Amino acid sequence: MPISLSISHEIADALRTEILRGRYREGDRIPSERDLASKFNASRGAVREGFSQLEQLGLIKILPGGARVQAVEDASLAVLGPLLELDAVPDPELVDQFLETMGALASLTAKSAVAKATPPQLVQLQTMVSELAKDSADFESIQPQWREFLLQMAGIADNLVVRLISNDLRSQFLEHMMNLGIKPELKKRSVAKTLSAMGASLAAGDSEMAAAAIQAHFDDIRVAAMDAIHSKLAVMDRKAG
Amino acid sequence: MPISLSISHEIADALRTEILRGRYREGDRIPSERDLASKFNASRGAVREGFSQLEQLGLIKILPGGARVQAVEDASLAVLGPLLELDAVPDPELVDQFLETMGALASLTAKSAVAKATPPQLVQLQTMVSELAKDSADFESIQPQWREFLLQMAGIADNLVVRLISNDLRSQFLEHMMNLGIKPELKKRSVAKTLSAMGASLAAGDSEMAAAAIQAHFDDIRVAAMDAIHSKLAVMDRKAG
DNA sequence: CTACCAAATTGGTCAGACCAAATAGACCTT
DNA sequence: AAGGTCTATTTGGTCTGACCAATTTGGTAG
Repeated sequence: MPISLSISHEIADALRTEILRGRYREGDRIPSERDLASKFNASRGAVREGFSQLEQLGLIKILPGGARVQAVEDASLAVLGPLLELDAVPDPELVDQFLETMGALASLTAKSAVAKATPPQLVQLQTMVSELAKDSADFESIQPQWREFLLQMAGIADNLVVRLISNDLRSQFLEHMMNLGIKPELKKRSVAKTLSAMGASLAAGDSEMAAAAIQAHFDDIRVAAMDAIHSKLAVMDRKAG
Repeated sequence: MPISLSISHEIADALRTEILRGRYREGDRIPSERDLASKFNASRGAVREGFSQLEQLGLIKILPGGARVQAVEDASLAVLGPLLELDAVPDPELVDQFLETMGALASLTAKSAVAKATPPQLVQLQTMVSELAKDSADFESIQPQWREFLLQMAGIADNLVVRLISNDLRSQFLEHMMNLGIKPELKKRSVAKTLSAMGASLAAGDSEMAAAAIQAHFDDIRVAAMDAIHSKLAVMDRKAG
């Protein structure tokens, strides 16, 4: 978290936020480089670099005559992070979609991992599951272990496409949620059930079962996250009202 | 396919290719802006804009003292396209991973779509399935209809996260495959089976079944695509040898 | 109202300059 | 010889001001 961004990044941030907030409509022309330069008390070069970033995000299309805004739906995945940070509390629906998607990818990862794992790798995964089952105290404290477990499976599955997607999603999303203090609380019984199923699938080398187990786990998280966000929203409403 | 890219884009392309080809290792410093400027017969500004793009891709990290190369695995999803275009024929494993991932997302989309669809929407989807089943002549000719069908479901599912991911994947991948003339040939029986299952799931409003049907469809595509690529590779080997 | 043409606007690029941070290398100390 | 320190160099970040080509705009003629 750099304290001082470069001017070009600042400009890009400001414009990005404006665009995502709907300040401009699709196809609209944003102010010229020269105008923005004077507005931000910067040089044209700095503005251009900012533009360059936004173009890479798929938020604008630069062409002679003016840079035009593109629809958020047609942008790059990298806009997700900024999109979530627009408001103090992220849009619940977006969070739900995120977790739904993350679940599908994690499920796929589990399936591939179990299918491709060597016997010793399977044993290692089983060990990790056991560890997780041991002190299933609260969700947050063993979060690192869960993460480790998922990473381990990702390493075995070795799917670059999923990894790249996860890079964007994770860095832009999970950390943001953590910062907000939104911590979903899972029911111990659900977690225990998931772990049990996961252990069984590992023992049997059943990739489909593993996929289902991880899927179920993320479904649990979705429900819990929705609870957490809505209560967060309720708290903020109370303060505001 | 623009005939003449701007210089800054050309520079970005050239550097991107070099990095993806492994010309530099992770952590390496790439030549300074001034050096590259003279090498490309361009101004520093142009090089900077190119750098800006690469930084957004997550391929380099710009900081005082020099720009350093980052690992491809930690880059943004947007590098997938360039990664595939490195060679005349894309890496089969990467293609497989791509389709595997795309299948998981499409499957999720189908599940959500069926779960969220209104009765008239379900009817419309069923109609589209019937149309697909009619002239299941060859895969390529009805490709647009399939695309339409998937888009329709995506519209109903209305998952922005999946959509953004698909934007990157589709634009960078499918068109590229098409250009290469790699067309997977599906067996009619498989397709018919998929469509039948899909129709049944729509009739019953069974989202899980729909998900499974789409999953199966993509698995078919994966197998066919692998055949297509390997035969393509064989042809090229013959020419080369 | 349309078609067309010229002026103003806009992005793309270049050159040269200054600053602050980081690096590298000479130098000194131990 | 090893380690630490200080300085000169390199590097990225930014600014100014300029020129070109393509687009947009607005007015004018039909």
